[in-house]
Amino acid sequence: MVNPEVSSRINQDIAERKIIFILCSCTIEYRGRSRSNIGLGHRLIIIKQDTTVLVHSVTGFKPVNWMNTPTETVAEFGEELVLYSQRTKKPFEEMKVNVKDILDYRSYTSLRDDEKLDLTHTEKDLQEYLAKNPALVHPEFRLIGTEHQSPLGYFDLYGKIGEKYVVVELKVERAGLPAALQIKRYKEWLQGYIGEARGILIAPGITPNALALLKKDGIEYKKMNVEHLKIRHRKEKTLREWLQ
Amino acid sequence: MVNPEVSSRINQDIAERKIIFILCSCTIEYRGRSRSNIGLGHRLIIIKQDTTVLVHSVTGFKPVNWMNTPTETVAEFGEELVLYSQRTKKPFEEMKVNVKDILDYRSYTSLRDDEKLDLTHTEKDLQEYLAKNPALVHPEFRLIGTEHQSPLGYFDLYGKIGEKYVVVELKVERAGLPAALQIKRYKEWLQGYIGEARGILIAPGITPNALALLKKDGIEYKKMNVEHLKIRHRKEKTLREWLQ
DNA sequence: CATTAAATATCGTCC
DNA sequence: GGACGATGTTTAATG
Repeated sequence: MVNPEVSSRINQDIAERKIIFILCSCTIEYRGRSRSNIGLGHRLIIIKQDTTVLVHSVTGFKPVNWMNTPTETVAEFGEELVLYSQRTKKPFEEMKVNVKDILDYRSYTSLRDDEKLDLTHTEKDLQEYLAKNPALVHPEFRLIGTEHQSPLGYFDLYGKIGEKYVVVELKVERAGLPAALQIKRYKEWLQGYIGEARGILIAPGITPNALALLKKDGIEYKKMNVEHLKIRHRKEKTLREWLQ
Repeated sequence: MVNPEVSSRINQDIAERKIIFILCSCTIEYRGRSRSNIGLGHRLIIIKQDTTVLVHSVTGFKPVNWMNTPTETVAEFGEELVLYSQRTKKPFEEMKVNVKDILDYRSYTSLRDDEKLDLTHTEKDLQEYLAKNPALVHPEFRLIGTEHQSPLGYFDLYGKIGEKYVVVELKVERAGLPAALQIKRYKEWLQGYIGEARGILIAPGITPNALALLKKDGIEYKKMNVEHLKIRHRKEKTLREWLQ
């Protein structure tokens, strides 16, 4: 059963922008970009400082339901405790959590996390690295630009080999059909726009279907793994540059 | 400071597949598909029954770091408490959480959630609905099949209007350039394969660029919003069918 | 503010 | 188990 004292405390805690953890059994209804229902089960509700609401089940990476910031959440205590959340900007979304039983309720005022995640070895890092080391793309590759805009999208790398223009598409994971179709489009557009052109797909791996499509269209595939490249964490890099 | 008693208890709780919540300040290192570091801040660590590990900060939808199932996590208590997680299948991934201070530690044995999320008004629902109501696509549309396979991907709906073959692409959100290029490719392939063909893009909205591209290629756009369709929750539907 | 594309994407489904 | 595409994707960058 839900303790009435707890339920009255929730709205206070929400108003004070406390971070709130509620371990409970509940049912959930959602309606917005799609609709969902789920029956009774044990879940952890987290209301974060930025109004994000997460409802996590006992397994899985994704919350079973959630509301993104900015959201307004209110607790109502009638027959049972109900948490009602509504998105305060478009698109309209709402979530109702019917709480049957609270196993644990906790709220905190002064939790702080001012650190930013320093993430590297992403596609952006690979792009920057190859822009600085164009010979890794091809011994004769001369860079013209990165994120070069075309009507069909952005070329990761753009340059020349001899007299031919070259578009390069990068993937840090195994390339599939979508990546192959992307570079195919780019190369076709480039050929229509500028004459003969080359396309190079760089990835640590490729699916058979994707490779077949590249072969058919004369697009080159080059195996490269971002993991092995000497990319420093940005913070280290900043620090080193600062110290010089 | 970290209580040594707590740290010795963690491995026991992990071994017993308890669900574990640790509210703490910590730093985190991750290395695997990419790499990341983050400095000291307050975070909630969740170790779920399926070995999923989530580390949530005080804001945001996404965990600041995480490990997907299947993962093996061990707690080591040296100078400080360290949680080390390693993925037990490919790709290799590892995460180290250096815990400085535990604000709350909780573990539970008997939390259960056997319910499945009943999600509707997705693209799949729209596809099924239009397969049953082909006249909504076009008054004379006759369905041949759904998820019809081509070398370039799957056609959401495939059929005929008069003597012409028709490929239909569905989006439940506003269609952009990628969606327009997708239906364009499909129509082009169909024309090369079978002769004259039509393409129809169905979506609740479309970006100007995408619409321009469709016009240029003679592809039709039909505005439709899955929200307004009479799609029942699957559970209701099953129940009704069961009762008949 | 809208558009665009990456993501440690995750997740389900189909082959 | 691999491949493929949707996702209530979320998030960040960019014009």
